[in-house]
Amino acid sequence: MPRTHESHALTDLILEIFRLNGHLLTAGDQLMEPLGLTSARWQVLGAIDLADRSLSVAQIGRRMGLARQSVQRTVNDLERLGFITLEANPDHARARLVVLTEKARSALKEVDGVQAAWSGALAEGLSAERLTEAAGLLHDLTERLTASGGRARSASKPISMTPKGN
Amino acid sequence: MPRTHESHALTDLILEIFRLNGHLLTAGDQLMEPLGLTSARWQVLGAIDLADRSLSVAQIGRRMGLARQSVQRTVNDLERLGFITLEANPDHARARLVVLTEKARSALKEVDGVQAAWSGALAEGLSAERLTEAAGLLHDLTERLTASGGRARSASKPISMTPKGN
DNA sequence: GTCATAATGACAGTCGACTGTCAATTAAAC
DNA sequence: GTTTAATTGACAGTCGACTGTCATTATGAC
Repeated sequence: MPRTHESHALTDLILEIFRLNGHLLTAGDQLMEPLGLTSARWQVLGAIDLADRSLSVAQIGRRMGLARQSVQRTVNDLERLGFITLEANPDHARARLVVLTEKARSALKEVDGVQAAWSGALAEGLSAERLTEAAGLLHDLTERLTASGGRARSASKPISMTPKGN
Repeated sequence: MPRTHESHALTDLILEIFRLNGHLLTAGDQLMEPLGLTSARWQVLGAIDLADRSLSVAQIGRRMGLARQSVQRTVNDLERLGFITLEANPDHARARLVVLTEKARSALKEVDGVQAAWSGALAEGLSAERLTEAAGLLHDLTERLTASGGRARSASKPISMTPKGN
């Protein structure tokens, strides 16, 4: 199988994705470090906030495309840090509900402002059209991968950005 | 700070990057699972192969943009699995050289063929121009992030693709 | 040549993802 | 109403990245 032009271009693109992904993760962590949050922790809080009600660990996992075991670990950390409490679930004796504390709500508000400023600065001077076109291409690639392939290790590795927007 | 159009478009793009990154990692791992390799292991072998000589653990780390401790861990695994041997380094009493075994060389050859077929199939029907344009945009974003920001968690998370090409 | 500094491997520990397994619980089938 | 299947939390273990620290070894300055 000879390498086509497209194949080469795709390989380059993939390398850029890996590189940028790493930098974005780092940037996200730095953005909320002062608040005592990490990307993973923030994602969990965001999922609950977005749902507008309390959720069980397994529900959060499904919404985020993660294994429930991964979420469990993060939830344990968040409870220890006072961002959430675990309350009785009338619908399920074992599956307690993860509830945001006031500390979590104010942290989320804080992050939202910081993230808006950050993404605005990073996007400055770039045309919305180019950004959208690139996003569309990546979306296509994801579809091709998931269509032919099997389940992914993680449905998404979304981190820092947009707890609500999406 | 009001959210601009660009800011929104960027946020969408970022989410696509996280998603696709996860899928690509999975695909890469699946691609070389039959050979007993993982993305991280393959990367280390690829770095040595590309250098065309034996390298110390720290040298590999620098070339891959990883902490030498991460490489050390992988190298230990690779030695246990018979993909590499650690040989005396005339230039440094402690820093032994990581040397590829025949097993590693044949595995690398195998992966190269499989990866070519895989990326060819994934790229089919996509224009090289679109791919290149997107790669350029991501490259710009990486530059903006690294210019203003500090060091990244990992200079690159390259995995599966192109041990040699690059 | 000696001495301070940098590089190196090794070790311990953190973080975030995963898989697999188990017992308890809920829900569904019959 | 029982029995079976699916869901759930908890626990143990793997993998890949990170940081920090230590003693050893090279290297450079003087």
